[in-house]
Amino acid sequence: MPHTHDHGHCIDTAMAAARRLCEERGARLTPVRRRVLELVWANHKPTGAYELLPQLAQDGFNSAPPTVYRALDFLLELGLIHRISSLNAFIGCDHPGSAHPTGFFICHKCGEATELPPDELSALAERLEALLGVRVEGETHELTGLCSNCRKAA
Amino acid sequence: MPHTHDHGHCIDTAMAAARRLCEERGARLTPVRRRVLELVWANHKPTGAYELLPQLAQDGFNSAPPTVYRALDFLLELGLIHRISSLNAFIGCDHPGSAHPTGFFICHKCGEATELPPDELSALAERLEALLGVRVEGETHELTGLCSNCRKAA
DNA sequence: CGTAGAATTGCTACATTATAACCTAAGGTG
DNA sequence: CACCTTAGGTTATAATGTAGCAATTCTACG
Repeated sequence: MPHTHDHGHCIDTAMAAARRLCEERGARLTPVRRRVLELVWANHKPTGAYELLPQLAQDGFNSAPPTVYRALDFLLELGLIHRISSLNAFIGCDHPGSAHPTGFFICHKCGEATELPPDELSALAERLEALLGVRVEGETHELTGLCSNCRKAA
Repeated sequence: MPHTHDHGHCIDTAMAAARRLCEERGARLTPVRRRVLELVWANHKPTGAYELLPQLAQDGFNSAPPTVYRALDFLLELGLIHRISSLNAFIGCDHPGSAHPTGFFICHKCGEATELPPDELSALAERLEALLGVRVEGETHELTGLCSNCRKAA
């Protein structure tokens, strides 16, 4: 997806969604939280918590780990970002607000992550509930491989 | 699954599979590696690397982190165990040897993890390849919720 | 055999990721 | 304003994972 879209639009949409969600829930989108969200949205690649520290410092924010993790926890809680555990990294959510199962495809060539279609994940979860007799309450799906752009390039 | 099966059998099967695989590939199932595999298989719950250290020490093995991680890496490589990244933990593989996509369901009540049916995961991967135009090369699926035993108990 | 090369382990130090605990400041509400 | 709740600052430390190099063990091959 590199350079194939107007990324400013992605950021704007994300920030607007964040403002709306916070308003709805009576939560405060403080400067640190807003900035962290912007930084996570700076591109479509998963971002590590410690990568954010120097960037926050540059903006004059406090930049000790707890500050970043608190902001990230807040954003996770509201569903504005997701955590990619296999990378210890975070990425913006494409459609925050609506509860949905999440998963990502991460290209090992360009590093970009794409959110997986929730429908497919729900379908899987339902099948598994039926097959295994379990109740699914949370799910993480992290696929890797070559994205369509990188496939074309190769 | 607690107390509902002869777990000794699970361990025996796993160890036999390990011996067979190592023989096939000309790899060495050394004492540390064997012991680490046994410990991971001690139950059906994901085990952290650092939990293994004291247990290895008790058996007279070296117990510095690199020792454990090297053994774990070896076992991962051979597909004898899997890593659960959302828990930073490891768990024995149900059917090592055959290449298969893997995923787990982890019960948040009893802590036990069950391997997901590979067929379902393959089906998802194929659909996603078609939908997104990507090539899937690796996948991690980590679901949480209530397992069937714990559901009955509740 | 015996010795060269590869694989394995021991060991120390360190890197990376994440959290605890406690205090201060800011905002919201009566 | 006075209170309370939430957010942020700060220090220290926990938890997880690796680098790098020396010493040993194994294996293959002459």
